[in-house]
Amino acid sequence: MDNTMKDGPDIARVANLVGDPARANMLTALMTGSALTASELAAEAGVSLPTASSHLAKLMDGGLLTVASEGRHRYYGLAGPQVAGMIEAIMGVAASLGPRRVRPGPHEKTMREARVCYDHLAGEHAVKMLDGFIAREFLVREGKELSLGKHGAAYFAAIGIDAHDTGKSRRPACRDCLDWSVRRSHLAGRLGAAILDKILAEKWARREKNSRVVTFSPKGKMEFEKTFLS
Amino acid sequence: MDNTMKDGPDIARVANLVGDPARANMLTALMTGSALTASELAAEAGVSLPTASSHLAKLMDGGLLTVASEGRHRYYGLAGPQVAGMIEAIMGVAASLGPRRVRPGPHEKTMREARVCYDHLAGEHAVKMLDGFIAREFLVREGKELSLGKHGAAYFAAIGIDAHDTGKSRRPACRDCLDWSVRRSHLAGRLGAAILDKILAEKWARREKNSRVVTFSPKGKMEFEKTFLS
DNA sequence: ACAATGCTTCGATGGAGATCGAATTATGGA
DNA sequence: TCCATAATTCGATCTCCATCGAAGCATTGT
Repeated sequence: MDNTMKDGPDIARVANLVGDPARANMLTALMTGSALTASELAAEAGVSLPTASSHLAKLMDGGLLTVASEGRHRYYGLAGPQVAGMIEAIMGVAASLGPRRVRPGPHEKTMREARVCYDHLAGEHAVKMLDGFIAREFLVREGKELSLGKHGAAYFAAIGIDAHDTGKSRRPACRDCLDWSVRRSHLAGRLGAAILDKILAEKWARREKNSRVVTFSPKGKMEFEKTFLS
Repeated sequence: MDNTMKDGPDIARVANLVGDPARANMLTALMTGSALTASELAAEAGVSLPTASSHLAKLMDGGLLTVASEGRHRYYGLAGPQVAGMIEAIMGVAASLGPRRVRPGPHEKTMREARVCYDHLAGEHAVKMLDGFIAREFLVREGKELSLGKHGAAYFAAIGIDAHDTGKSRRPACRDCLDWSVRRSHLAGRLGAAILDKILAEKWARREKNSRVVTFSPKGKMEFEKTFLS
């Protein structure tokens, strides 16, 4: 009755899962290796929570994701290295076909410099910032985790950020987040969010409407560098 | 205005191309490495010619295929090894998730034995047949091509198949076709088509309706073996 | 020149699924 | 116990696109 029977594994099924922009964004975000909650993935993908939940269910059903329930959070992660490898392969093809970007817009450049990644800052500025934090031992790497270094508490207190405000939440205080453009980590987690809050509150920069782009004012950029990079 | 901007290569675009069943079947068929015509791919995918043409245009536009116009045929092939690698990666994931087959139906087994591949026979029987032809020098391999061996003309004439009917057409007389299940070649091309015609005309086997499955009758199977394998 | 074959384009149709708001369930904290 | 937050389920809408028939173009062969 049903004609479309093919030999070979059901490649269309899995490719179709990756083929939706929202799901692709989620998977890309998970390529960092760390698991994310449904809310975070919804923000990453730029869709509402119900929509994200639906997509996550499909990805789970398709076997591309695993989930770990922890409290009232559900941490979704890639099902394994094989899945990650597949996504890298797809990325490779997409990149080599690459400059075929649909949006060659002005965003491309500005996004590289500074953009929002869920609730924290990403892009070149953010990468430099994290590098500086580690160089000055405000933060230290512990394997794939980040934690407060010996000079960290004093520093963050001095600039008005409570780095200890994090103990109760299950959300990690600091996470690193690898973005595709720079190939380097930047600071995520509660601390990263707090820093972005400060940047916006001080009006050193503003978010472009309906975009992830973060634009610094000339003066704001100086303040930012003085505060975080000097 | 448009919000869904993501960093990284446009993975969804290329995955979406592979995500359609018809296109996935085409790509799978092209994994043999040999280029196929639009008609052949339409048959492989189980769709009409216009539909196939539309898909091929999309795959071309997406950069996954190349095309070589040759006479009034257009031979479509994978754009390169990178694309093939990506498809293999997807196959790997799909297979490991594998026995999750949507159709666990009876087809699976019968398809392995004998099925139609465009216009010729595929499956275990077809593979054995080609093996026999080559062992008895009815056909010889020349690199990736097949051509008539020294005992071939007499043999095919004896069973009522004109193996020379092929000179004028540009379509290769014999091609080998690698199928996924058996991982071995079977006979395609004009000669392969003529043989399938004979099998059906003699009523040794019949095609299942709306399927690629070919079912041999008990007597027909004996005749088939006597004619082609003895 | 004319017919035949391979392929593409056009136009119309139908169905699948992505999306969101609202309601529901589950968990944690006061 | 009661509220707040995380996440899923439900229902409805709407857009996209796979599909095919018919017509159009291109190439080959007679």
